[in-house]
Amino acid sequence: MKPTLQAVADAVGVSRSTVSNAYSRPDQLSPALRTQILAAARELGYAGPNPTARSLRRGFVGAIGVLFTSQLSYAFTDPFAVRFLAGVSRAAERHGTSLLLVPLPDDPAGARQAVENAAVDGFCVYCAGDESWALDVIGDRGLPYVTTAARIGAGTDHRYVAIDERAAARSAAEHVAALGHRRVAFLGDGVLPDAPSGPLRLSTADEVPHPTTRGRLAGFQDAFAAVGVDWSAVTLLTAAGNSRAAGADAVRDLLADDAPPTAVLACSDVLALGVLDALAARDRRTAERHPVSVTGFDDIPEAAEAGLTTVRQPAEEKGRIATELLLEPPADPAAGQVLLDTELIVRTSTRPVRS
Amino acid sequence: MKPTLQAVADAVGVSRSTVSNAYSRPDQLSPALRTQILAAARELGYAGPNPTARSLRRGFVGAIGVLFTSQLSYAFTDPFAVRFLAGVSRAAERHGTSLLLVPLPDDPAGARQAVENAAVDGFCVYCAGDESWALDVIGDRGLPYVTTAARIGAGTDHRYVAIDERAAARSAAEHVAALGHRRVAFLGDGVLPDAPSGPLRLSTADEVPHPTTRGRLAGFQDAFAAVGVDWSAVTLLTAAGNSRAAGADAVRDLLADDAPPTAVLACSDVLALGVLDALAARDRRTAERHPVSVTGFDDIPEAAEAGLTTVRQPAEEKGRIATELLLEPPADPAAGQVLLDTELIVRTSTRPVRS
DNA sequence: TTGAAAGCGCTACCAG
DNA sequence: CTGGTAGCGCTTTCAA
Repeated sequence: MKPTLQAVADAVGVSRSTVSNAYSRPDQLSPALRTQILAAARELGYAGPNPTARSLRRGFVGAIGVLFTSQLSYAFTDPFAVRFLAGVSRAAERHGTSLLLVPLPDDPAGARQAVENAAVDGFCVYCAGDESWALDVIGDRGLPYVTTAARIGAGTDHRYVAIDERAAARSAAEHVAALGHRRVAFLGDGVLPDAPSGPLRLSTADEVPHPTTRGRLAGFQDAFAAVGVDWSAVTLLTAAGNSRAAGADAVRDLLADDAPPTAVLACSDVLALGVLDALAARDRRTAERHPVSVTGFDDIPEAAEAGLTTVRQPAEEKGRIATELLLEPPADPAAGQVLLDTELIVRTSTRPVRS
Repeated sequence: MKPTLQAVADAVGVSRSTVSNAYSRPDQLSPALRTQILAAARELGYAGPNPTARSLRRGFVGAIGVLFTSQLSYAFTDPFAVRFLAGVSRAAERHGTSLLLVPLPDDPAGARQAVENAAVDGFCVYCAGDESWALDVIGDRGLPYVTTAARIGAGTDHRYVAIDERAAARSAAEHVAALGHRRVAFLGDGVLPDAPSGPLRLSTADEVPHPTTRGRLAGFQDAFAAVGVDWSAVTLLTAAGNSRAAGADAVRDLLADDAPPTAVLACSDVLALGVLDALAARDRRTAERHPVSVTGFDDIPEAAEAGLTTVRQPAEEKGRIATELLLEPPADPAAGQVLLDTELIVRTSTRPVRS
């Protein structure tokens, strides 16, 4: 139906190679012939070589896959993920590479297939949970990949761009501890896979499966342990998702206590903003009696407006560097393992504890 | 190097077809054989059929292209575009379809090529300027597409999901006019392609090339013409981009006038927020002497916090419906032309003009 | 239930 | 500068 390269060749009376050259290697034929071929193509309604056939032949696609372990549509809901994507797309557009966003079905077999079937030259994996299965599939396919977290047990050639989660979290916790807070709560998303929203008991941060959350909780713990606050004395909260509403839900009951914590340290800004929402929803008397300091993580744009004290990590740069690492692998493997700086941004959501 | 389906077939001692069936049509061979084949594949490090080869053979890719006429990385900067993408991805993930985000180079020939080379089954075109060239290319390729604006001159089978830009804009302008405002300014992004940021003269809205902006300006004009304000009496402003900063830049000089407009109607929330920024940056005396009402367009999340009066259009639904229209074309062509409702959201940024 | 044959549409090599 | 040849890796009738 649709004309093929062959049809154009026949129409002009040349061979397929020549038509192919007209498109892909203009220097391989006379300008006149090329013009003639292109004209015939337009005539026939031939819109250029079939991309799939070309990719098969060339063994190269011109697209990289972007993998979010969570729901794809969720990625567009999370400001941090969106800024990460902005960075990815900036690097991609500089390289003329397309981005294939691959939605992963909930069932593991389907998710595996989705990764197997993606026609791409490599993957940029946004780590948001357990993605090791995906990395295995990608490895089996012989494709390169870059992640946003160091993969434990991976070789020195594993490329990633990450932050020191633990140290970053510690910086926030030290700030809060220095303000005198001792009765505190840590809030993370999905701290344990199936735990319901709210308080949770854990004997150590090591039990947390999600590496990012684990690192951050451990960092919080480090700082408070250093000032004599035992792990058993902190309230550990888990939210049912990384959203403002989930953050608010997770702390609501705790805030109604007679002696609520004087500070809540959250594993993301989105959760922290939810805590602020819950705080703002209290009646005036309770609010005055029990001021609560809050810290977040990421420093998304909304954090500034809300006056949220948080740990800034460069979202867009993370995406951009990850993509560059994928598209132009550094000769030196060490240069493929990037640790980005973080910075504690102190705003108004943290205040000295009332003595 | 990488094992192929053939290698697996050889290893097991069956034909390629059988291995193929093991992956694509499990019901076509005995479970025992299938298990054996899959085991051999794992053994050899075969990660399943090559997606590109499969696509070529099947004539189907399993991905749709998403086209932004502007910079791809810009799309992640615009809250409205992000929410649109969220809707697109929601529909795509329900269909198990991937999303190919295609960056378009600045030069027309390169952009054309990018569209020609995208390995997809169809396109979802986010209209943000002049995309007719892209629609032509897509049409030549014989691929289906959906746009976010009615294409003038297209047949009745052209699928789109849009809003009535003019009527929507009129609703905002009528509200402002009803508040008594008569000395007003209209602010759009790139009203004329090469005009510098700031005031601009135009004899009619019809001269604006960008259809969305044209429609909105015409709507503003409709409402004010109805209350006796002539087009020549309104200040027309153009911004150098759809960003907060560009919006602020565009109005800054005008606000320093002795008799600035009492209201600014912007073509997007982002621009309107920039106007609010510029307004907030004035000294107290000027601000008190010259209050300025502002309206936006889209109702992005930030608009609510800023108290911006705006016209709401359902961003996510727009993306979702567009994608569904592409993925499951309605039998009735009329059902493929969707006009979404808009709603005027009155907040605090518009007040009666001081008499 | 299995296998042989016939391409999908294109590009790269190499000889002319 | 041009054209023939030989696949890229897979799926799909169709016949056995």
